[in-house]
Amino acid sequence: MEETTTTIYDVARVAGVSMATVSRVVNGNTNVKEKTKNKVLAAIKELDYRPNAVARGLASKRTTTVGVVLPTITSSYFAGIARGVDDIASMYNYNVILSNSDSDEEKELKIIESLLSKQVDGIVFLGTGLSPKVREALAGTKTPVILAGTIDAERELASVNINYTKAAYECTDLLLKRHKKVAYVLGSLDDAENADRIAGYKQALEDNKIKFAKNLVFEGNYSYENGKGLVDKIIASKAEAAIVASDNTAVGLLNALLEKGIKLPDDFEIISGSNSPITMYTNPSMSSIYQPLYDMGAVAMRLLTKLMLKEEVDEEQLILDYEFIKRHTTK
Amino acid sequence: MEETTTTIYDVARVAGVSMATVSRVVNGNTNVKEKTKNKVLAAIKELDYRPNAVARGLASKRTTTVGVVLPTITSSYFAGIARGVDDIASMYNYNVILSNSDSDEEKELKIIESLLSKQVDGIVFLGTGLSPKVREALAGTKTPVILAGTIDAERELASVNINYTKAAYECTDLLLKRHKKVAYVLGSLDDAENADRIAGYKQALEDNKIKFAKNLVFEGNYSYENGKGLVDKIIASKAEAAIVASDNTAVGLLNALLEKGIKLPDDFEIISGSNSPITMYTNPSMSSIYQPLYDMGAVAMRLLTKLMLKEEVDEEQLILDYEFIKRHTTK
DNA sequence: TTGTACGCGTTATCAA
DNA sequence: TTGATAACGCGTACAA
Repeated sequence: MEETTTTIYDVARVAGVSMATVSRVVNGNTNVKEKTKNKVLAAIKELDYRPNAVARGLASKRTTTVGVVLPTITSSYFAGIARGVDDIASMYNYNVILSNSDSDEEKELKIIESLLSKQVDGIVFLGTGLSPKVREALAGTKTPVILAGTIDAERELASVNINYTKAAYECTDLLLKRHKKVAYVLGSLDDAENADRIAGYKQALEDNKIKFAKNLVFEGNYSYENGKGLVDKIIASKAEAAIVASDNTAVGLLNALLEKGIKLPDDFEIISGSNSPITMYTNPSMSSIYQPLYDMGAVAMRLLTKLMLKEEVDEEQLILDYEFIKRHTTK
Repeated sequence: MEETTTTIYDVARVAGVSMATVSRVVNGNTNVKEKTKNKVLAAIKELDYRPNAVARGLASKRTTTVGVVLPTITSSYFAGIARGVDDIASMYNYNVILSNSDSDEEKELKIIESLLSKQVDGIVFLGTGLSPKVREALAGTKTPVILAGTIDAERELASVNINYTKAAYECTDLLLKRHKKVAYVLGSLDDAENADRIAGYKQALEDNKIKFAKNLVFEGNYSYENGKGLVDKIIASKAEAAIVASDNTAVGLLNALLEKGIKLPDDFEIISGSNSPITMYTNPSMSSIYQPLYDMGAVAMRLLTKLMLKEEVDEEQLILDYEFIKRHTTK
């Protein structure tokens, strides 16, 4: 029961050395005689001494804390990335300050401000899109920053992503082998990530000599309800298949189609965008693009450690491999 | 582009006042003349000054940071609670250090140690069970601690939960109206939460004059695969219905039953334990106990703010209401 | 190999 | 209403 905080001075006194020596022992400095070291260690144990990371942070200007800002941790997509970040962070002895932004620009800015005032050593930013203001806030600091699962249209900030354009191309191409009308359901086209997707979609259309039809592109909000509500429009569009960026939306659409008596994959095909667990649980199970969420987070955090330690980094724009997982909403 | 950090001294110099005055303005102390205040504010804006929270933390012994330790953020259950915590935390201007423990005792202890060294003002602990050592680590600190969705068998640590015993009783009772053999699938019985569940289960059996059968209780690990793998044993047990604490496990069981050609709810009934989104997405959709995850987190964090500010608290063991949501895996 | 002394950027106490 | 000045607990030259 720690009545009053025990400091490095208390340890020094008990061990009969100076506080500098205690500091050396605590920080693993090798220039300490074995015998002295043991005395210090004993004193530390006896007093149940625990270094004060705040004081340490002030003196060393390093907090061993990184900030993670993301739309919401309740999304399996962002949670997957966050988990990867945290594992690598803790491996390198960093703590993670996690903050939910709801993709709200003001919240994002406020969080970034707060993280910087807490003197985090680095920031991992996940968003649905990257507004100019947020981009500026992120780019205008000395604190290392890395985007994960988030595209910087300027391609300047360090980032870890998959190639959304290529993935969209591949899915579209696959479905165009069997259908003329393939719908694409995604988030706001203002977000670079979705712009990339549409670029791949259009390229595939072109390569398959099919004209782009605007009414086959559906901008949404990634929610289950979004998918449910889309079913009539999808049917009206005469689409025979759909690529749906959000798994939740895909499941909503799937269930709504099933309710209408439309059979998958015979009457309609769906490919969803991020292979979260629910894609396996649906009936029929959902064909999906597997994004290595955990790895994206892990790689991002690993890269961030290098940036924080000012190590040489040859490439700051990392692209990880995705994979098409065939299940039962495609033939 | 902040070349060198600008401190409170810089602001004082530019504003032509002492640093003490700047500190007062920054901290909203009212004893500052309006005119002086404006000068300071102008200087702050001009220099783009941002208070250093680390220095502030050292001087004030408050970090406005709380720690959250949970098994894994990729679980929608814990993510739901964590989201509630974060919202209230940010409302009260706290940041949240989030750490995944994988329910591993050693990791839990290490995280707690790390949080304490970071001088967090409080800790929210979520676990699957609470080991004696962890309990001791939590109880033996002056830092306020609160459990969320986690039972302290000693009923001493502050906590926010639902009444698992009552919920289990209600579900069991409901199913016993139609069946003689009701299975219960949950996590380790060593965890207080599951002990509570079984207590309710047994009470309901007793009230319905049905003998407890050990082979109807299945201890598992909350995973989807757990549910899938259980199907043969469940069938062998002759159970006609099951209560499944974990939604993932419930869905696994559901899908495995469907594959065997067993129809729900006609041939078998299931009630799952935490009403995560997937319970709505399955086919048939899953009847479930709704646990107010977000509220549990929010209430826990609210209570924690009171503990941290040493406000009067009349009750530290909070119980929130759950709800039975009838969908299509029960009649 | 060890110790002294200063600085990190605030808060807070005490005078003025 | 304002200003000096002493903590806060530690890292780290620099000296010994």
